[in-house]
Amino acid sequence: MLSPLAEVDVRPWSRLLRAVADETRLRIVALLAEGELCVCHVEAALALPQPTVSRHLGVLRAAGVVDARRDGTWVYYRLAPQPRPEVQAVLDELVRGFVGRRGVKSELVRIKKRTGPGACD
Amino acid sequence: MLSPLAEVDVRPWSRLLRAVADETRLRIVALLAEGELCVCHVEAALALPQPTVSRHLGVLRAAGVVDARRDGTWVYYRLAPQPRPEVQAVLDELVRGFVGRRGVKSELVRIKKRTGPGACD
DNA sequence: GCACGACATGTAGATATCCAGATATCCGGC
DNA sequence: GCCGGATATCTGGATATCTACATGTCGTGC
Repeated sequence: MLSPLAEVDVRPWSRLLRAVADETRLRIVALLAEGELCVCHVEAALALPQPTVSRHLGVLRAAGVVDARRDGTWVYYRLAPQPRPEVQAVLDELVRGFVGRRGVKSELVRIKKRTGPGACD
Repeated sequence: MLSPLAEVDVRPWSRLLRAVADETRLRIVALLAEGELCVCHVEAALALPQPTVSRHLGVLRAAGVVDARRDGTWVYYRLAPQPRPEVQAVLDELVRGFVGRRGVKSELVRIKKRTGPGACD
């Protein structure tokens, strides 16, 4: 026996939680809770430079929190369904803490409108 | 309007998630899910030096994840009830991901036994 | 009041993370 | 094949985090 509690592998949980613990990435999760968005939408919503958004999305994707779908020039991101139900439950509760609070949905609609339907410029 | 999504304050969530995202602190949460423990128990369970354990417990306490109760020489820690139900729900689901998995409970009992009932030496 | 044990805190070094700017890749249209 | 827009990756520097060791504090018993 190397170390007590070795049989409970917390590393996957740590990876997941570290991925969503960042403030910017939490905002991204809150946005994607309303539906899929392409990078430029997130960029506009958060008012951050594109490489920064892309990097954060990359971290979330590496952690399995989001999925990416390519549509021509654009890449659409959405919350990824979790294979492990315990993980899904945690993310569900986390998202529930954001969704329904005033601001998120309307702000998203506004940004989508401002940037045009299905496009980014 | 300073920044979109400003009305959704993710900072408290970020603080909470950063606190529990660390592997060692996740292990501590898993331990405390079974009941309160004093520092020396956690120290023995995780096989880490005392200052390290104390520091991690301090981080968890600062984030409101755990409460501390002093009993003579010993300080007992336990998972803190969360005033905000959304936060409680997330932590509940997180803990549920650990509890019931083989090893945690029996390991805890073993450590408590080995260190004696109510004492640490 | 002194000594000892349990716990907390200060300090320093190694490591990881975040951000901004420049650059690279990938795709669609010509 | 070339160009332009959308996205990804590389680079550097600033900042935060983790750990270990030493030291400080608090409470108990003599």
